[in-house]
Amino acid sequence: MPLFSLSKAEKLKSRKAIDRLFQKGKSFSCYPIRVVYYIEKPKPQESSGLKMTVSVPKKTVPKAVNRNQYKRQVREAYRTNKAVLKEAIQSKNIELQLMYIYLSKKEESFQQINKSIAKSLDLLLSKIN
RNA sequence: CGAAUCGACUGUUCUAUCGCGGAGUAAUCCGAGGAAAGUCCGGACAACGCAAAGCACCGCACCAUCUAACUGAUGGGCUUCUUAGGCCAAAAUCUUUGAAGACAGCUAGUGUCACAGAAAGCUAUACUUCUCUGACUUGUCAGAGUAAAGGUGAAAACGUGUGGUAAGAGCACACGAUCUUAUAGGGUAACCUUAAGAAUGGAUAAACCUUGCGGGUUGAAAUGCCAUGUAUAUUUUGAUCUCCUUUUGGAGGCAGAGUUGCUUGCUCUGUUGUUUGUUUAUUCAAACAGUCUUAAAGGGUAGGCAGAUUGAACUUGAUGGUAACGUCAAGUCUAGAUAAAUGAUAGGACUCGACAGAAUCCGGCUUAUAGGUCGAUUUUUUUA
RNA sequence: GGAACAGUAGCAAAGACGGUCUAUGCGCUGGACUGAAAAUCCAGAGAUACAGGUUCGAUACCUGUCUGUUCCA
Repeated sequence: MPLFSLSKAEKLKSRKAIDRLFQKGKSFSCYPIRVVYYIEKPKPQESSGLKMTVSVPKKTVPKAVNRNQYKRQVREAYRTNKAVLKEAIQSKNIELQLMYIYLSKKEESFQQINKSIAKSLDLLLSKIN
């Protein structure tokens, strides 16, 4: 699998898994992003190890165009930075499930989003270890 | 030339790298809008066995055409307002410019019309007037006539003028309005022209309602199939009857369900056994189980495929029609996701980019919209 | 995606189903009481979501926007 891709297999899709994520998962925030994560172990068969999804609340961002825009930017930033976690997950044989929630009510620059995503991934790495 | 308003059309773009959804073995190709929005109308499509009748309910409402259909569009008619002109004492009628109209029926019935006013609706009423008659205290009273003038109100019992009269009044006449009737003429029709007549009988139907026409209900969270999984379990309401017959069948009744909110009709499901007591008798009764069914409280799944994108489709040309739109020919395949696909970085171009993101699909309407192009109207200044 | 309903002072919440503008409570402003304040009493201001239409007259009737709530596997 290429290093900088983000295909369907790496997205969290099941409704049950998302329900479990919110019930059992832990969370922290680094503005303008809030991260909810859950460590599933041992890793299920045919899993890539990392699963993520993005959410932008309809209450804070009322227009669909803007919601799509923010989701794409978060996804893009995650795609470019996620290589940090790859090794740790494969060595420990776990599946990490992530939910990113966009908190800000107005538009943030891509540099800002990129920075906070990188920071959150560093934090996650330290928590796994 | 500038400005304003209205209408129609359009709705940034190029290169490289990394990445996303779909098709394909692969190379590669395709990948949001004019409104994708609001869900306001109309269809297609699907399910409810058929979609039956009546009532209720809802919608529409000048006419014709277009259309799959429409609360849509096009053309026409009428009414109202408006521009200019003509006539004139003035209004209306007439010609003309532009705009608007939920534009069937208050001359079918019922209701309502606050305050003010004499009176707010049927052939009314008389506050201040006006006129006549009578009385006398000579400017008041009584009786009668009248509704023109005043006053009230959003609205006052056809409008304006003339005659008439004691004073007045459609009482009469002229012009006009409204309605009814006649069909004489024109028009597919709405309607227009014409003739005759009159109990001139406000406003309101976006008040109830009446008339005509239309509508079965529910919407892709519809619906069909496959897979996984649980509880063929628990409590509870009711039915389990009669006749015919060779039968596992038929007819009726009963219980329940469905069909549209109700009724009728129609359709479907169940109506089967065992045991005990009793009796001349599978005669009667009871209990239990089974089947169908009502309700309660629970348990499980929430994955995949179809529906789903080739269509009342789009482009170009020809052609019929005033137009909406139709017909013919040739060519094209143009998102199809399912926690849901279009982004980031770097570098350019220009007028420096508005409103805004498909979710079954079409035809409209409504609302949002920077800039640009074209057309129409109004108007300022300058020149001739 | 589809459907139903609502919007009245700063907040809550009535009546009025077309008649000239509306009760009440909490809150706000001013005054009285007090040495000062609280409580109490008196007085006052302030509203029919927005835009258009029907009507003599609309909070109510009709149409279109905006906002909010609820329901449907």
